[in-house]
Amino acid sequence: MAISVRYRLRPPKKGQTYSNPHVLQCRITVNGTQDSGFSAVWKNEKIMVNPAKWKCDQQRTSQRDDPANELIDGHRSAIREVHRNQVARGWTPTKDSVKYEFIEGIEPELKPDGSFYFRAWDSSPKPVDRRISEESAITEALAAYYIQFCGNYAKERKERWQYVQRLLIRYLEETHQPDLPCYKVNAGWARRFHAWLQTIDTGRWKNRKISPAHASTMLYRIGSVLDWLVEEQLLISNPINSIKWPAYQQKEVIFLEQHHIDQVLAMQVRGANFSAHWWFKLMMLTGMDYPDAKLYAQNRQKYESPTLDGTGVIISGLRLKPPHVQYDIPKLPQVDALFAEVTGIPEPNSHQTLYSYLYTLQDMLGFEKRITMKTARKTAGVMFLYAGYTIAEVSRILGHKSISTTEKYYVKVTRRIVESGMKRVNNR
DNA sequence: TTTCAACGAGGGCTAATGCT
DNA sequence: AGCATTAGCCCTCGTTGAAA
Repeated sequence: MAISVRYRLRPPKKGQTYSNPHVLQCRITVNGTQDSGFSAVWKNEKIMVNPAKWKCDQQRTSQRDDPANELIDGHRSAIREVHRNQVARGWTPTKDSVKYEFIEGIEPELKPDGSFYFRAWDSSPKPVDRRISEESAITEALAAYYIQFCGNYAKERKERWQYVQRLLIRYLEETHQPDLPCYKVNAGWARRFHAWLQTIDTGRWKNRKISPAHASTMLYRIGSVLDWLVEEQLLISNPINSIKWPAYQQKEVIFLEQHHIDQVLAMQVRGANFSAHWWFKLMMLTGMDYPDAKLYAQNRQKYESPTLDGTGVIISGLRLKPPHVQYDIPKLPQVDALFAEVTGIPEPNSHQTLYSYLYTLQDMLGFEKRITMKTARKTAGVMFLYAGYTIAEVSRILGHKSISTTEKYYVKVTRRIVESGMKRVNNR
């Protein structure tokens, strides 16, 4: 038989590891031509396997009674049947013809020269908003786009799109180019819009212009709209999707040193700032984002569980921010002390109150850099490293999906971290 | 079969203004 | 003065396809 059906774990992206369970990819080779692979979907479900148990040479998982093995067999025989049927029709199947008929469930059309036509792939009829065409104004297309794609999303997201729309309308008015049709948008126009955005007064902030990077995000949105029009076959190509727009500069990682931490914990703050100080301390000791910290404090039993040997407590949960990665935080004794000093929990601040307090905290510490909510989280990351946890462990504590994120944004490897590593190794 | 990097976008965070 | 609102900034992860 001139077809081979192989499976593999879908390769993880850079900086990521194999998740568990992990998606299986199917790869078919017909007459020596290999397909790049497609998700193995059987009975409307992706076939998932435990990557540690996946045996590539046997093409199955080593776990007994793993339902995935059965699904793989069904999937494979279905593909083989498609191939058999095509041969029976007198065709010479290709990797694409088999893949097409298997995935789409309809036969490809045989052209006189023996090649195939894949109607569902080549000219898929898609529902198009009839009000939009290449003649439509770019502002209308933008509106149609976010109405179609942001309808079910948060209000905030829609507002961001409307903000771009407002600025776009204003640009067209100020430069006297009413109703710019979509097909007239080109790279030069986009660059001029990008430059204009950086010069305007948005009316709200006196001393602040739109940064080049922020202007870029608006152009990316317009690019998304044009991509959509291309997808709907209203435009031939997107003239601005190859432009490289300036990006944000990465900020320096700022964190509090141990003596600052000690100072913060020892500080007696009374009055209106007590609550803000308390929440900052909680974030600094756990490394949680403010929304996560609030949830944890409000329902501690739900998040805490004892370690296996019963000597410690782990705080576990899912981060509120997508993709909701799990975190496991060793509960420090200082956290208990924190809850002991209050009855119940202090009223969570409006974030505005918390931020203005951080200026006060900065002054009290004599810290030369700006202290922000992120400083608390970064401090926690570095503190756990100093305490002897490895980067992999800190990554889990902070709820990062991959270690490279921790390295990139939170952790500067200093001599002190190496010293704490020496201590850990020597104690073995 | 494994490994690699650029890029786009979601949404929390920050820092202003506005309102009472 | 203090809380509410919101434009703008930043962190972070998923998508993507091909080379090693």
